[in-house]
Amino acid sequence: MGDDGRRRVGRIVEVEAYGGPPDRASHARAGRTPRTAVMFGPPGLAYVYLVYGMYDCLNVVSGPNGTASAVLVRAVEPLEGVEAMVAARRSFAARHSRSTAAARIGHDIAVGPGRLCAAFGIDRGFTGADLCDPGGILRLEPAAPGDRPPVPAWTPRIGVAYAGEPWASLAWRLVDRTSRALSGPVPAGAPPDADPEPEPGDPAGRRSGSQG
DNA sequence: AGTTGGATGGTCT
DNA sequence: GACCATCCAACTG
Repeated sequence: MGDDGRRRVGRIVEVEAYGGPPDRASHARAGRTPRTAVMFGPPGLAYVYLVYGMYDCLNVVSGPNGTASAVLVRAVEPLEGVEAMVAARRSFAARHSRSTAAARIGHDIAVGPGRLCAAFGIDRGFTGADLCDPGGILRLEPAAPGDRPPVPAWTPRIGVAYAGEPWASLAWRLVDRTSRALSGPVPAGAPPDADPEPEPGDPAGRRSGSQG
């Protein structure tokens, strides 16, 4: 395939799990609504929502059909197409009258759910897209064989204090502790070189790509 | 280095 | 009409 130079690839290093209607922090807490309908369908599809009137956030519908569980993608390390990401961030800033913001974008080019979507040009129009379709414009891919192995760690989710307990404190945020591109607290513990704690969960270190 | 408040609009009560 | 799964600039020290 010819690379037209606009292809963007990133390593997912931070995600959060949302558990459907019982989870008071989930958008599915109110049951099925027009906005959240896609969450109640089959897994592997994108659910993109607008938050604070300005920022789009990307979720992957997960779990069995009908459970309305989803995974919020919070941070990505750029692997390919950094310049396209910078351009997209600048474009976003310009559209929102934030002139100086994108001037010095560094490793945090796609750190935080809003920045990530801005960098990849993801908006609500991607809701319903099949992220597991190898031919999709926006898709998930397995980690490349030579990729640095992630060191998983779990923390509470960010920005969900309103949900009350136990939802606000559940350690449903999963990060690759070796990454410098995290949007929130890095859990204390042994340095990345030491033996990682064995815990269940999805491995981080998949790839997300988009071309526009 | 850490804290605070403004921008902003769709969604649900 | 209130509430946000955020980000950035402008303060404080």
